[in-house]
Amino acid sequence: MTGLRERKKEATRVALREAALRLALEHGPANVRVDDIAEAAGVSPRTYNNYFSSREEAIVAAVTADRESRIAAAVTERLPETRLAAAIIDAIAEQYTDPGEQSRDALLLITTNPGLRTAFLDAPAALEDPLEEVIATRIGDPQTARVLAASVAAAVRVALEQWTQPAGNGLVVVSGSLPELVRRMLEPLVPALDAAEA
Amino acid sequence: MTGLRERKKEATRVALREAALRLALEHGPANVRVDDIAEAAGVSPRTYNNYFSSREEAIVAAVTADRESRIAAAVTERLPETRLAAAIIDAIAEQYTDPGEQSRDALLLITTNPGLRTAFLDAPAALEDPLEEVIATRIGDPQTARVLAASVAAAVRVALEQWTQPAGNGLVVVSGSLPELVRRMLEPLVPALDAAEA
DNA sequence: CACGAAACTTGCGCGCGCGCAAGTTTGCGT
DNA sequence: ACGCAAACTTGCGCGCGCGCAAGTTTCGTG
Repeated sequence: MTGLRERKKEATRVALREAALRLALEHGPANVRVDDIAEAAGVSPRTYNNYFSSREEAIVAAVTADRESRIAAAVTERLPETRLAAAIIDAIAEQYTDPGEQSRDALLLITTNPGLRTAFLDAPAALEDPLEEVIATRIGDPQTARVLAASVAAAVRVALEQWTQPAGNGLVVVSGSLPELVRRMLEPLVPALDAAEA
Repeated sequence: MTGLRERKKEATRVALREAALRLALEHGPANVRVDDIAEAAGVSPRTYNNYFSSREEAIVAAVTADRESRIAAAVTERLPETRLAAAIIDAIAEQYTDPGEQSRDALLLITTNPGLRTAFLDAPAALEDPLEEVIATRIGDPQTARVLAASVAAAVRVALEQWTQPAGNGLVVVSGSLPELVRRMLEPLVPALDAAEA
């Protein structure tokens, strides 16, 4: 049951992040103040900061939505019938499949602007808590669960880092699709996940 | 050979962080503005932000010094004759042994104040780059090295988190010395490090 | 030694993040 | 239906973070 309170709250959250993305695409990220976003969403600037703790956060939230919580749900879903490592890797890779379409130019915007890129790379940190919980249900020790969850989140961040970098240096370009990149970066952690599960 | 330039730079860096810590201990962290720190160190407030990117950073730097780079050095030192996992764990645990004495009250200050605590927990992120480099010399794939370095840094952060929390909840208290806690948190990653080395 | 490039410092100004206290809205029990 | 408590919004003010451009110091080179 969702009360009026929660519905309104979610509405302004959505309004804020969509306004943020639209304005950033129209005028460029540098030319958008939080006052503009707040005004476009019909709330006070102060309220903006009750929802998002930085100017960039709303913009990346528009493209990220609530991916982190969906990942946790996806892991829980496959857990009963799968090994821990496979469940985690598949679930994460799935949630990072290209939604393509409208978010293409948004992602270009993010990878271009340094501030947005940083906010984008910080997003997977939100994986830690839900992942810890779901890992803890599988293995005994909650402390081990915490470490593994943090490591998985870190690996995802590294994957996004690589994917974001246009290379440009003199070394090998990673390229490939994001889901495959995520899988490759999570691979080194498989032995640790297996060992914890045994 | 160290030029005058670098010596001066290091001098003001030290002056800033020591002033920051002293003032924070004297008046409480909330009652210290960066203007105060800058003035006490004899530089302009603007210069402060050329050295530290937040008000808290200087304070934790006073107690952390350059622990991260020393860790990297310590790992390199034992690498030839030891397995990767052991080298990393021993080196990190060593660098987190209690320097006791004067930094006792400083650490209490940090764990008390939420802002300082956050800055303190962010510190091990600086491990990633040097660790990646040293791991990459041991194993082939630089991407795997990156992931493992990030995971180790994450595990260290988790250890500091636990150590910082006064528990207070209803669950098991971790307690024990910090080096032992660090070892325990790094243990789950050993299989991953072993597998990468093989 | 002289001098030009490079590194570093500093004042200025703008926008952000957030604590606080007052006002407004929603929810819930009676 | 009423009213109170809890949740949420908002204006205000302070300090911070940082880009920019001008001034100052250090470094290498002829």
